[in-house]
Amino acid sequence: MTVENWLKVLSDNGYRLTDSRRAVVEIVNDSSRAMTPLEVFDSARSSHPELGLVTVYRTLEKLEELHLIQRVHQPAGCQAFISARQGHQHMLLCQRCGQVTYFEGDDLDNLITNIADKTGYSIKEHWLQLFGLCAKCHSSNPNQVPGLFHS
Amino acid sequence: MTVENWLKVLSDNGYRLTDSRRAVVEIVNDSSRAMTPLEVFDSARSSHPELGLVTVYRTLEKLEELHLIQRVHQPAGCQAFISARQGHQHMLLCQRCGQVTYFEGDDLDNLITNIADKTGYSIKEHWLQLFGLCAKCHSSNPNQVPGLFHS
DNA sequence: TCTCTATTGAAAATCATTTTCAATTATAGA
DNA sequence: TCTATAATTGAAAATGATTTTCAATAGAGA
Ligand SMILES: [Mn+2]
Ligand SMILES: [Mn+2]
Ligand SMILES: [Zn+2]
Ligand SMILES: [Zn+2]
Repeated sequence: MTVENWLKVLSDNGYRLTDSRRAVVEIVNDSSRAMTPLEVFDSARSSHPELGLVTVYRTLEKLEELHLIQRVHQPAGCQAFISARQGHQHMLLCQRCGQVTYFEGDDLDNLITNIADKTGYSIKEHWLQLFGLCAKCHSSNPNQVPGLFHS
Repeated sequence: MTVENWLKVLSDNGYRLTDSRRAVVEIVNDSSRAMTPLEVFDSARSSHPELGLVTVYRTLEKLEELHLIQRVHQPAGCQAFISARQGHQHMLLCQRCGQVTYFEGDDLDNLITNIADKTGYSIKEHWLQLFGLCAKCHSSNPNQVPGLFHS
């Protein structure tokens, strides 16, 4: 989804298009890493110095509500957001550079049926996330201890 | 693991056994739901009224460090802790009552190999969590909208 | 252009968590 | 058992993140 798509969704849902929102949308839409509100703020201020952190929070809230972005849970914290994909998707996160790569084609049906049988639960949803090193980070220094995450 | 086991681990690691710690350990060890520091505090105070919330935070911190408990990530928040299992385990959470059930025997090797090939990532870890209704909650009212979680 | 109301950023408020600190207490050793 | 000592405690203060308040501003439809 492009910046223009996001702006159209905001507009179609009755939200006004302002410079502040455009600045936030441009940064978040473009990022392949999950960003915290403060990171978005710092980055967006280079093109829009009068932007307030409060507006970043408010814009991220709306983008999340419209399913344009989603919160990313990581060992080091769960405040960061990344551009969302449509439908059921999972992500793969680089423990060194933070790069997020979506993948599909997970086949958990057997696993889920088994667990449902064993436990008696009726299973409605699942979360699957993979962590590792992206090709670039892996080749640059495969043994370095990751710095982005604890534990 | 019993309360006594946990206390022994604390003691073996040079931590003193105090009434405050015992109160926290008893509550958390016994719970089959993930509990926030405030929930632990409220619950532990019935048997130990002079307990401070700070001590709950400090005790949970030590229990986590010793791998006796682990943080649980949920759509509604990521501040709750539950008794941990040894080794690689995953959990299944009831969206109505919060009950946590561990399961093993996930077979993600094929999936992970596929994704590694497709993406070029070197995959080190994974998170898998299932959400649904436990047998009890499902039979009592299978269609009710879950109240514990948002989104 | 004009009007109306959503949106803005600053400041204040709130909420969760951490730090500080002086008093207390668990525990190792005498 | 008694003592010395350092770990631990809870209250209060500090911090940090997020939310609310509010008066000024500015999109967007008429
Ligand atoms: Mn899936
Ligand atoms: Mn697994
Ligand atoms: Zn990387
Ligand atoms: Zn249940």
